[in-house]
Amino acid sequence: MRLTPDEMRMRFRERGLKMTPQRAAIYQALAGTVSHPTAEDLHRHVRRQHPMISPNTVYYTLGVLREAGLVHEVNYWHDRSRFDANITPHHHLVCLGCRSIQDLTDEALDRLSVSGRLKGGFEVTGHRVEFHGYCSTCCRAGRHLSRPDHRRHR
Amino acid sequence: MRLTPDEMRMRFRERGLKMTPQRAAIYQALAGTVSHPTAEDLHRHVRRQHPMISPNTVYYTLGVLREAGLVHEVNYWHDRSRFDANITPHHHLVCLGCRSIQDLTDEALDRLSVSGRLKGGFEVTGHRVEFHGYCSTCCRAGRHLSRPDHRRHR
DNA sequence: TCCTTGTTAGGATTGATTCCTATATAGCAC
DNA sequence: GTGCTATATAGGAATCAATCCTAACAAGGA
Ligand SMILES: [Mn+2]
Ligand SMILES: [Mn+2]
Ligand SMILES: [Zn+2]
Ligand SMILES: [Zn+2]
Repeated sequence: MRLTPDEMRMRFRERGLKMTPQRAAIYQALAGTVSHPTAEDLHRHVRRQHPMISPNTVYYTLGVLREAGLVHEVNYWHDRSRFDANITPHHHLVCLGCRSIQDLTDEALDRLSVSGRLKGGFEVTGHRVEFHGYCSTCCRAGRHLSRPDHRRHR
Repeated sequence: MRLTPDEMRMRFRERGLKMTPQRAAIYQALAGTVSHPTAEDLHRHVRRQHPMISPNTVYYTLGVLREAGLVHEVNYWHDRSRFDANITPHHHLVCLGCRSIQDLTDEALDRLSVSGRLKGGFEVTGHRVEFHGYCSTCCRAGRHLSRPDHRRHR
């Protein structure tokens, strides 16, 4: 969802982050989509308002936002990182056909835990469930009938 | 676990894969560990028996095994892919301290499903749960007390 | 308004992975 | 076993997302 300038200013301030036009644009762009874009996607989008912004600034800013806990990085595919401004607990539907990632909010999944102490001293701090399959678009295109394409896509 | 030559031969044959000493060594190495090694780890290991084996062969072979469904690729960290010869349904404990990945077998987690049709036509073919936290070694080292280090490690 | 410190742009660099290709060899048919 | 063909291997070159480096800049606090 779209953030007001004040809301954004507050989120940055309470984490001790400087506010700059580039940062605001990057964070706003990420908060305004549900598509889990790549750094390159964000650069392309933000460039419309800031034609001189460098890819480097996008990478650097995403790193800062990630370390501040304002964005999450998701790595379902090896080729490149994708980002998510939705930091509430949620899970993902990952399409094997088109590589899209959809949010899935499900209270029951949020409450999962490891059964017993079988985990041998591992201290759990969080978890995430990833469902793979085919999105409605790919189903319609018949891509769910063929074997998933495991080739790389650099 | 360790595979007999016959067992391995059979797994390759029934998927129409040629059997070569390099392939056998790579697959054996992967099947014989629970550590989810990288391609480079496997190359280093296999090189003891096949000093001339190239990294390229390891990458190529892992791709072939993956496409044949004999190994899985896991991408919890963006820096590099890690591989898994355990293709039975299971989940993972991912340590934020040392980046180790442990298997977690749990029947209840295997039975998860998406509640209702909220998923908007998404056809689920599988799922995996990833628990993050700190392994016993990292806990003892006190690494679970500091904030997780989100910096990259290229 | 001034200062300090973190940010930006852009160029160089890194490094895991992929591409290319000549040679070698597994698996199959005879 | 011999020969044939398709595929595998080695090694060198190339790719490209991401990081490093650095000089100029600009928030935000004093
Ligand atoms: Mn999400
Ligand atoms: Mn595993
Ligand atoms: Zn799709
Ligand atoms: Zn650990």
